[in-house]
Amino acid sequence: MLNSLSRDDDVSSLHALKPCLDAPWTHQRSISARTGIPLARSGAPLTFRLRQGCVALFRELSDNRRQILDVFGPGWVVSGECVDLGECRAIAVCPVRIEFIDPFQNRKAITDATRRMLIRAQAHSLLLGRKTATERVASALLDLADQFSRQGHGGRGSFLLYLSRSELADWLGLTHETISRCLSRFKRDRLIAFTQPELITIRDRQALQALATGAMRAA
Amino acid sequence: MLNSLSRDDDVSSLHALKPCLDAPWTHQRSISARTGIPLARSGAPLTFRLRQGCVALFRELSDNRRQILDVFGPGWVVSGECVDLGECRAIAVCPVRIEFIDPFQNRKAITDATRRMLIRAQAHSLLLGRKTATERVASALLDLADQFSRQGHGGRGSFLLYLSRSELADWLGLTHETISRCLSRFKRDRLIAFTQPELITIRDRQALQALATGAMRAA
DNA sequence: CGCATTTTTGATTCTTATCAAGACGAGTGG
DNA sequence: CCACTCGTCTTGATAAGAATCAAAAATGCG
Repeated sequence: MLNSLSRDDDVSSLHALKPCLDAPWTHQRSISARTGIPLARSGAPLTFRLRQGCVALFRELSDNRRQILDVFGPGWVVSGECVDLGECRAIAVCPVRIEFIDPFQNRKAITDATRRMLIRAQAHSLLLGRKTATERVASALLDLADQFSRQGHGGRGSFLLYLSRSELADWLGLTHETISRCLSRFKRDRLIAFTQPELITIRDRQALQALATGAMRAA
Repeated sequence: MLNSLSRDDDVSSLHALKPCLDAPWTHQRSISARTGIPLARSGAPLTFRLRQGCVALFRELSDNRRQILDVFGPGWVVSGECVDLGECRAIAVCPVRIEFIDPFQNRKAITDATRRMLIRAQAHSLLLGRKTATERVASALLDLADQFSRQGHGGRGSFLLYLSRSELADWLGLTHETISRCLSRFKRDRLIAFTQPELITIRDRQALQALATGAMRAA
C-alpha cells in the first residue's frame, strides 16, 4: 500500500526535488473535474485546504448506491483523519486547487474543521432521515448558495451549481429524476430561476428557507 | 458564565457545598429515563462522560418530526462543543449515570470523541440516504449489540435494546410500525430472537451483517 | 386489577423510485 | 457548417416501498 507507482499524486515528486526542506507542504495542486483526491498515503491520513472549486466526500455500498456525505467550497480543510479511510473517498466536483498541509502544524484547523463537519453531518442526518424531497432540495440550494454565491458567478443571488443532478441526488438521498422535478417545480413557482441547468438564481430565499426548515407543513 | 439559578442541574449545589476545590467536575449524577441532559449552561457548552446507561442526541423539525443523531453507551464523551447548541438536545434513554468533566483538562478526550462521532455520523448518512428499511434495522441491531451486549444482559449475544420502537424509528428515519415489522420478520427468519420486546438475541450475526452492508442486493 | 402506553399486525394511501423516451447541449469528425 | 454521438436533463407512466390509518394484543405501572 506504499508510495512509488502512485502517479496520481505529485507531492512525492516535488518532495523528491526539494528534499527535506521544512515546508514540504505549502504548495498547491490542481486537480481536474471528477478526479479522486487522496485522503491517505501509505496508510497515513493526508490533510488539504481547498483553495478553489468544490470537493465532495462520499461512501458507497457494495452495489452502486452512493452517498455524498458533504460538499465543500473554498476555505475548507478536509482531512483523512476524520473519515473512515477504508470506506470514504473524496472527489473534485469541478477543477479544483488544493494545498496539502502538515497535520502537525495545523492541529487547530483540523479539529475546528472536524467539529464543523460534525455539526453539518448532524443537520444532514435530519435532512436525510426526516425531510421530504422538496425540503431536501430547498435546504441544499440554500447551503450551496451560501458556499458558492459570494464568488461572483453571474451576479447577486446566483451561483454555480457545480453538482450535477445525479450528484445532488446522491447527496440528498434521492434520484436525479426527483431532483430535476423539484428544481422544475421551484422554477415554475418562481422560487428560483435558471436557463442553463447549472447556473441557479435564488428568487425567493424566504420561501426556500420556510420549505427547508419544514415550516410549510401542517404540524 | 458559571453556576447559580439553574435548578435543573445539581452540579452547582454540590459546588456550593464544596466551594472552590480543584476538582469540581469529578462527581457523578444520576438521571432518570426520558429526561433531558443539559449540553450547555449559560451558553457555555458542557461535556460529560457516560458511565452507565444509554444516551441519545437528537434534533427536531418545527412539526413533531424528530431525528436521533446518535446513540451512546457507557464510555462515550458527549460534549455541547460538537453540536449545534440551538438545535440539538440529549436525552437519557434509560436511567443513566454521567459525570460532567472539565473541557479544559479533557481536550484530547473531546477531540477524539468528536472524530469518532463524525465517522459514525458519516456511516449513518449512508444508512439514512441509501439503505432500505431492512438494511437499516440490521445495521442498528449490530451497532447496539456492539455497544450494549458486553454488559452481560441475558447472556452471550443478547442485549438490552434500550430504545423503544419509536426511538429506533427516529434514529433510522422510519416509522415505529416499519421497525416492528422488520424485527418481526428477522425473528420469523431466525436472524434474531426475543420474547420481551426489548431483550434481543442475535442468532445469525453473519446474515445480519450481510443485510447491513447491502450485500443481499442484486447489484 | 384496570388503565395507559407500547407493540404488533393488517388495509390502504402516498411519496418517491424505476422505467422509458424525448430534448438539449457539448464535442467530434466529415 | 452540419450530421452524429454521447451524456445530462427533463418529463411522463407505472411500480414499489414505506407511511399512514386503524385496531388488536401485549406490556408495564399505579
